Amino acid sequence: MKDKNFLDIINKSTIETAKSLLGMKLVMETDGESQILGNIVETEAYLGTLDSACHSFMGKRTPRNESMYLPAGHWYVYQIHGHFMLNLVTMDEDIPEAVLIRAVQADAPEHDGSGPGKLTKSFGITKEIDGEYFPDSRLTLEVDKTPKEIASRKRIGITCMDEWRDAPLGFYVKGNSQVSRIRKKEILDDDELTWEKPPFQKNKNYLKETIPKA
DNA sequence: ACGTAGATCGCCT
DNA sequence: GGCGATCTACGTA
Repeated sequence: MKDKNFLDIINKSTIETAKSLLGMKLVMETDGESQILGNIVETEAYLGTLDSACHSFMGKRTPRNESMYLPAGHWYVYQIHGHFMLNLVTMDEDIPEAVLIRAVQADAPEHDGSGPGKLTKSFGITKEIDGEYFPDSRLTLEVDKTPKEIASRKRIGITCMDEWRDAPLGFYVKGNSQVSRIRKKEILDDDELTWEKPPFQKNKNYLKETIPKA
């Protein structure tokens, strides 16, 4: 078990998991070295057999969505329009619910995590990890930051015509610039302002430096 | 700042 | 053979 907090991550309802994933760190292990990819800033909850926007609606089960039927903590990766989508399974075995990870605030400037297809391409995430249990996978999660404020909205790209289309099952870190399809007016000047842990906790002189002299 | 069209391809019918 | 849990470019205000 690589993450001692993993029970905190998977022992929740799907909506709780979608919210609690905000701020968590994505870490990729390559050639024995851990590389921090960034912090999750946007997720969507997909609520299983009752949810007409979910791949497992009405109990649909095919080789493509088989991983959704695994227990909480397994990765579900599928491809659409030539893009890989990264999801985390959230419930017990045979209860096919999952959270789509839609955007990440990347740690390195050469990476772009501002959309579900963009983040998998930028970080090199492929179907290779589909069905893996995240604590044992090359791609792992770690508890890190907490959002100052979580906002919700309807899910993006949903085409069903019933009440599930507009259900507020999309969650994001309010004000963060890396959230996909967000209005410019909602973005704060500095992404650090969107997290509970402000930068002065990292630098003891921050307050002295930023408070103007009388 | 919005909406829409076209690209594009693996998976399902 | 058709269809997306997308992305980009381009049209219109």
